[in-house]
Amino acid sequence: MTQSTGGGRPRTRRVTLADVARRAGVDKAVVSRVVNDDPLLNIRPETRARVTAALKELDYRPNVAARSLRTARAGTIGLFIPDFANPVYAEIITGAETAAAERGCALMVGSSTAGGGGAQSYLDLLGQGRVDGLLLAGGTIADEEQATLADRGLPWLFVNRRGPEAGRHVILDDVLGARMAVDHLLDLGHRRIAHVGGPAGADTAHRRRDGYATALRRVGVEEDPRLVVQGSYGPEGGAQAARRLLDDPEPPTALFVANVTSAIGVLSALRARGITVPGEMSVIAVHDLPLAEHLIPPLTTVRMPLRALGARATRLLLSVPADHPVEEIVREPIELVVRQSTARPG
Amino acid sequence: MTQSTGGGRPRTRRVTLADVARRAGVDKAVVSRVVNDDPLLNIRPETRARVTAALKELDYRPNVAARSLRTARAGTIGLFIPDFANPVYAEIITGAETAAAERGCALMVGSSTAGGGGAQSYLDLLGQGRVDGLLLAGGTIADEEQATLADRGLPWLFVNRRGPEAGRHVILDDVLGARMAVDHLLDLGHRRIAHVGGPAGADTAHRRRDGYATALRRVGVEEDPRLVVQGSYGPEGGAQAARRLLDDPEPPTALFVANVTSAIGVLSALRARGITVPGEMSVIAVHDLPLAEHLIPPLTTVRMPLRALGARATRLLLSVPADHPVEEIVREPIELVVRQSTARPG
DNA sequence: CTGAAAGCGCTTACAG
DNA sequence: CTGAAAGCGCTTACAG
Repeated sequence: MTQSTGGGRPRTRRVTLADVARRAGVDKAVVSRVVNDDPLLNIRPETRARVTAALKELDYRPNVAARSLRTARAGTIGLFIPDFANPVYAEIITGAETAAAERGCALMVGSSTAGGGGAQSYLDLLGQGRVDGLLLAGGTIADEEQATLADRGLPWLFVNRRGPEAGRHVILDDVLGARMAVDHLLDLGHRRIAHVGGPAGADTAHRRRDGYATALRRVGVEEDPRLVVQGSYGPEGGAQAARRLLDDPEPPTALFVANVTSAIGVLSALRARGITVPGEMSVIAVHDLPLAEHLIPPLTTVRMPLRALGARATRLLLSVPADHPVEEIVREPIELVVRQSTARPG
Repeated sequence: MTQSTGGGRPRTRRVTLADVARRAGVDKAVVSRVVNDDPLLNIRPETRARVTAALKELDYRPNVAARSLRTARAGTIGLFIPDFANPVYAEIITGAETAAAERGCALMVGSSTAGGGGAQSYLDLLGQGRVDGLLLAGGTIADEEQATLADRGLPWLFVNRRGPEAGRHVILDDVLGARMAVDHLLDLGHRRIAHVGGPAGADTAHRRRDGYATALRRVGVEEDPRLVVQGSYGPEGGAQAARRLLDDPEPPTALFVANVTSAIGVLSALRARGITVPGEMSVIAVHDLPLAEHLIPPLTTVRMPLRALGARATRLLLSVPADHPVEEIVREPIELVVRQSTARPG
């Protein structure tokens, strides 16, 4: 039907199973089984050789639409992230891409904000059979949407956040990561340690704040509510939070920042106020990115296993039935990366 | 066939056109035409109402696999970027997502590096009919691969880079952007201006270097080859390049950096050497990101219309036949964003 | 104004 | 050991 493009140049017609079968002198069912490595196929070596040769000569590639229609599987999973500009998600994507490729699956990455569709768009993907499962990283999702997801009977998983209720998520040990950061400050001798937290709705922000509180409690330091300021996961929120903390009559000597992106703003705000780091203020943040080493001063961070998170989530999505609960904390090591933004209190 | 998931919970069977047709008491051909807004369809209002109602009641969603198989169109375009961690691409993605959604198209974003597949993976996408067209942003592609792309007769486009030969690309006016940056430094009175360039293979790096040379030539400043250093599009490459320039017996008074990410490293290297910005050295970079404002000092940049680039590329991909040449420079305004990293020479 | 039918390219039980 | 056939869910000329 479509022998040529609109532009006129003849398009090489798609090679189908039937073409290969004709060339190899077998039925297309045989070719299909060869292509899919059917273990039940008992084929004479010379026949297989003919098929393999024809496959190669014609450069056959299965039509995914036909295959999906027949098998009711798309061979694709979707990953939705709130923002492509946040490099933290880049690591998760990389992990997911690798794991999906291992399983012969394509990964479709989308952002929940852009594209106009918003929250509805990924539900559509599932409904249309475009993907076999959905990974939802960050962002927010209404209870109603979650119910719809469950109804469809297709697998989906929250990544790096817990859902409003049901247990289908895989997360990192943010409590531990936060504790490691605060412990580092405590070990250096700091006692008046403030927390530049994440945004109100974020599940990770909540858990990191928990870790902060736990670490202080363990050494008998009483938490001062004035020292906990809600920020955002961006530079601007970090800068605002830092300015607020500096206005305190009894300012802290160290800051535990919930996110490295936020720390960029924290450092710039401190600098604007003429406060030296780490001389007058120590700063540590969650997540290690390549740029952390090039901030001024080079930033001490806690490196979280983001890539492992993406990979693990993908594997669970592809292996655990849609109606089974999944509540996993990725246990890959969390690492303290000491650079030059932390020191003993002046 | 698949009435229940592996886990046992009954899955609500997919609603098909036949289901809707039965409920509305019409043929499925009619439903199909209603769903697709067939302008040739002449239908009695009450019939249409029945169909519309059935559609809604059953929450019908067309199966994309069946539709693709029938129409030989995937309704999806692919966008390949070299690295998800580079926020510059985030802007391009956002533009592409929006434009694709406008056309009722899904966007499949992938990275050419990860996933193991490498350069071959997007060729597979085309071959399998998974996408109707391909946007290739950055990265490198062999001549042979380009030939394969052309053979397939499917549309593809280089984004933000030109191909090895044939004219199928949409790019920004990097020459102008670079000239604007260097002109700003010249206007401030600088004459010994160095260039921290991009990586050797990058087409954008080449064009920005051209703009640098042109700007100098225009005011009669002779270019000193020692002041042009090849970097990378990352902090580390920027830091190395900056150190090299500082070792020059006759160091520059200003740096034009090919990329904002690279500039992060430049600023950190200058600081490590105790050189003040902008007091002893002015710094300006291409691309404006939110973090530019929070660098130390806040970085003067040239903002390029990256989002418009993504959108324009998507629209061209979907409208220009595969065998027509496309060579477009996006003409949206380029903007100089003056912050605190540039000043008159000390 | 609406319906019947063919067919897109696969996979998979089943027959021989 | 290999082939014939049915059918996944759509769309689209065509018939009436």
